[in-house]
Amino acid sequence: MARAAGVSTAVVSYVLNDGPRPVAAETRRRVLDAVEATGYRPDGIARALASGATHTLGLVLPDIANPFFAALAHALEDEASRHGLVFFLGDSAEQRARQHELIESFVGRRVDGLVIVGVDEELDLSPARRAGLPVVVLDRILGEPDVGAVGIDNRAAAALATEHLLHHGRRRIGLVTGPEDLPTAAARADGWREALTAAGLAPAEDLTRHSRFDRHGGYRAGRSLLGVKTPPDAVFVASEQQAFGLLRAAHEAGVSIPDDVAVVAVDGTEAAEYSVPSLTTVTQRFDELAARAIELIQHPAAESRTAVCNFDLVPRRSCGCPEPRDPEREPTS
Amino acid sequence: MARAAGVSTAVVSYVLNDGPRPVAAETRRRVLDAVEATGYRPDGIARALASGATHTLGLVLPDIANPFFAALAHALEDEASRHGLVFFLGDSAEQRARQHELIESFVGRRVDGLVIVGVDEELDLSPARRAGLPVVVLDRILGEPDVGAVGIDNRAAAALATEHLLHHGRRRIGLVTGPEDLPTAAARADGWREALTAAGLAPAEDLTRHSRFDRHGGYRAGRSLLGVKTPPDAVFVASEQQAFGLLRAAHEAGVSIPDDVAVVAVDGTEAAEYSVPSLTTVTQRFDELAARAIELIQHPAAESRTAVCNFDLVPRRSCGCPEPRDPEREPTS
DNA sequence: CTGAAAGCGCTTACAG
DNA sequence: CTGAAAGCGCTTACAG
Repeated sequence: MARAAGVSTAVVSYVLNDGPRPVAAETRRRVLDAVEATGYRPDGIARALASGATHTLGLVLPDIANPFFAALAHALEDEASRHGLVFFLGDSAEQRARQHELIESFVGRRVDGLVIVGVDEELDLSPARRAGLPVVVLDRILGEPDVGAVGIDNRAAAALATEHLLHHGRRRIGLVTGPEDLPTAAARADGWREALTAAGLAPAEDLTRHSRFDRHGGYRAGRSLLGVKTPPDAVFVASEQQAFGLLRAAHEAGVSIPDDVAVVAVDGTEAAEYSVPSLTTVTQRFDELAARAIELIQHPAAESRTAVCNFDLVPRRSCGCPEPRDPEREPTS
Repeated sequence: MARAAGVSTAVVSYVLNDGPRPVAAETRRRVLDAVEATGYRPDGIARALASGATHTLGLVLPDIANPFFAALAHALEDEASRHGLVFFLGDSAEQRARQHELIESFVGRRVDGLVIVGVDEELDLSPARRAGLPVVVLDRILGEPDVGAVGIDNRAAAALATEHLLHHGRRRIGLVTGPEDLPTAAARADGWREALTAAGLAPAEDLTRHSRFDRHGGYRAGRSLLGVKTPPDAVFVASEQQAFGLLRAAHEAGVSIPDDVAVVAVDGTEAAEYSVPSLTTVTQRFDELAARAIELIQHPAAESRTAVCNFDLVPRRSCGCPEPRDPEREPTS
């Protein structure tokens, strides 16, 4: 390539990278023409080795097939692409050992940073720390020092969801949340308690269920919760996937949602608009989560290592609100 | 590191890679000890530059937030990890331009191969071809020469689904499939026609709808199809996501599934078990698709460049079969 | 069995 | 403004 343009490789580099040295317009032309003519593409690996930056990030998720994480991945990929970054996809399959392998693998591949949703509170970041890599933990905020954290105020989100159930006149409000050892699950449970207490009600601890943050977990919890002698008249469900499982359990048990039991969940992927009944959710802003995550990776020295993102209550049918007539969905016949 | 062990870098390399030269047991010990002591991890980038292999693949999907593609990504990541490979995540957002950028980006990063689900039939693989990279096209099989292709027999899968509807005594069977220019959508439509014709029925072309392969597409198609003067008594839906949209449209229109209209779809993610009613699907075997894809990447010179995978009819409620009593789901109380 | 050295394809001070 | 050269951290023939 350099010879094709009759210049040194240094100049080719200067032209293609716009620096760090200036290049005469005439020379630049010649290089660009030669690039065009030869179809030359710089080798990203050599570039990475020489420059020290791979422009690559590692993404570690408990399960990419979980629609919530898939939505997160979608938003992250989109945001990363705006910055010329690309993600390695890591699916830890909810396993600590696999998660650790992924982190080591990504560090070994010299990523510029790591974005992680940990499988539980035991997150060993030592390989990243040794390499001096910026790390951002998503969704499940952990107490690690000098690690970026991006998420919503889980307690507030859960309280908002529970208050909405209260506004619908429900008083016997149950709880389905995630595993006890997950801070996110605990925080959402706390929000439920807080809203009830603020309303002068005693949280019915016999109406609480812990299960995995997936459909099957919600299904099991739903069967159990709806089968008690005096069932709840509403349930706050800590994740959308669990809520879908609970919807199914209710259907099988002949329990009508929302007539018998009103439901509000947290998360908010597109699927919530299409379930039967449609699911009222406190929706996380995936774009915002992604933007903050990339920001913290690129500016690890930022004043604050923590970004608390916004959320929105999106009323649909499962809480007792009318089925939304989405103008985009409704044919304007 | 080499100095820590008192050997040359060559020997360190031989030990860590088990070759290509033998190393004395005693020397090996010393190297391994030094690795342990210093916490040395080889630089993957330097290794890649020197060896020519990055052990990295590129994955290009139309939308990772679509549960079908997410399930595919999950299976691919799992299979890749067994081979010491890791995927770059590329989300083309259903856009040709973005798709092309991703392919160029991955080729520039010197991936060892590319796995792609194209957004449409216009798939420009020239950057990969120039680099001599093996490419596997998934799901939407295209007519490219010397490109690997992995998928199911779409016509047969659609015919199987339609036959099941016929077995339930349905005769007025509609069709919802994907965009006309997608071969996958066309093949599944052909299977529907074939099954009807084989049963001595004339495919009702006024009962066919084309829409995007997502929930909203299925919703629109469902509204339109269920709103005709003489609605169908069954619908074959070419994708699970569209089927969820149609389920919702039916619910809004007061049409009972399966009593008024029976539904069978193709794809089969876990979500089909939990919808209300549960969705009968012709399920693709994601593990098999993933295994064949990685195989074709690693052995591009294989006798056959095409792998046709198996599928299974999984009867659930939407076709009129009884709601499955899943032993894993059913508490054995 | 092991070491010295070239080479992978770039980037980046250093001279000029 | 441009070229010659070192260097990024490995792998791999080549000698010995």
